[in-house]
Amino acid sequence: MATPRDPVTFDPACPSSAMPIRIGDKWTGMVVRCLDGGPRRFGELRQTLHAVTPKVLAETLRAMERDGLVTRTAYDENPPRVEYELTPLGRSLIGLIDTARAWAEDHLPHLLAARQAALARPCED
Amino acid sequence: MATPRDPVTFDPACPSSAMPIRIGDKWTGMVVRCLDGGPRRFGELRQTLHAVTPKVLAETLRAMERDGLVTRTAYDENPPRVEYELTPLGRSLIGLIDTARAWAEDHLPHLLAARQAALARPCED
DNA sequence: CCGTATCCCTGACGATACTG
DNA sequence: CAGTATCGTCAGGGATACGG
Repeated sequence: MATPRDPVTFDPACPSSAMPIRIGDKWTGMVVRCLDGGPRRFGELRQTLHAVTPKVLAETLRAMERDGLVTRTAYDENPPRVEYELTPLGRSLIGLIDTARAWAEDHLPHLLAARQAALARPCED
Repeated sequence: MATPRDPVTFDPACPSSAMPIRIGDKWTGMVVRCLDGGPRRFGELRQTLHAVTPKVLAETLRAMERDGLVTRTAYDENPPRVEYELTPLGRSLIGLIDTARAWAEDHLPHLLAARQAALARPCED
């Protein structure tokens, strides 16, 4: 799991996908964490969330804008430049995400082990 | 949103469905909260979660059992009796759920208002 | 009472290609 | 650069009915 301000990109194959907690849709939580460090451009978000297609990222951002979690600012330049930034409401999710991350660090390995054990033991002798 | 030990049934139409946080699948969080008060039978869970079909509840419980969140105990009686109980791992989610509930009380109305405003203003003058 | 079996529908998600 | 358009897939979830 990448940490908030890591230059490291988010890995969609990371075990956090097994998290029993979801913030909004699949990418919402990661977008919040990307934007925690300040405003970001569409392309920057895409690079950080390297597995997300532009369509899905656009959908995610539009939904977040609708819910008042981010603001979208388009600068009338050429080439075009658009920046997304967390609103106070969006920032209010950070604490919750941190709590979820703390839970994951403490308990996710336990859950994963239980799941693995269940897979290895579908037919007990 | 019903409180954990309310005799009140969970209302699937309650605004918590708009929560940007999900614990596992749709019903997992509610099951955890139902079981917080102690072991419950399949039928008791169904009554509390009055909108869930037996198929979906069974799926949810099997997934939770696989992940080590609940234990299933079948008593060899007639009529049959089966009880579900939280494991320590399952109980560890309660704190996270409470945190999410606290976020909801503080911020969900805000989010809902933003969403409503966005609906009312798709075409600004 | 405690589930399972079927069927179906919708919405999330992704691949690919194209545009202002 | 910042998206949109189109198409397809797949799993979650529900209705209904039946079984041990």
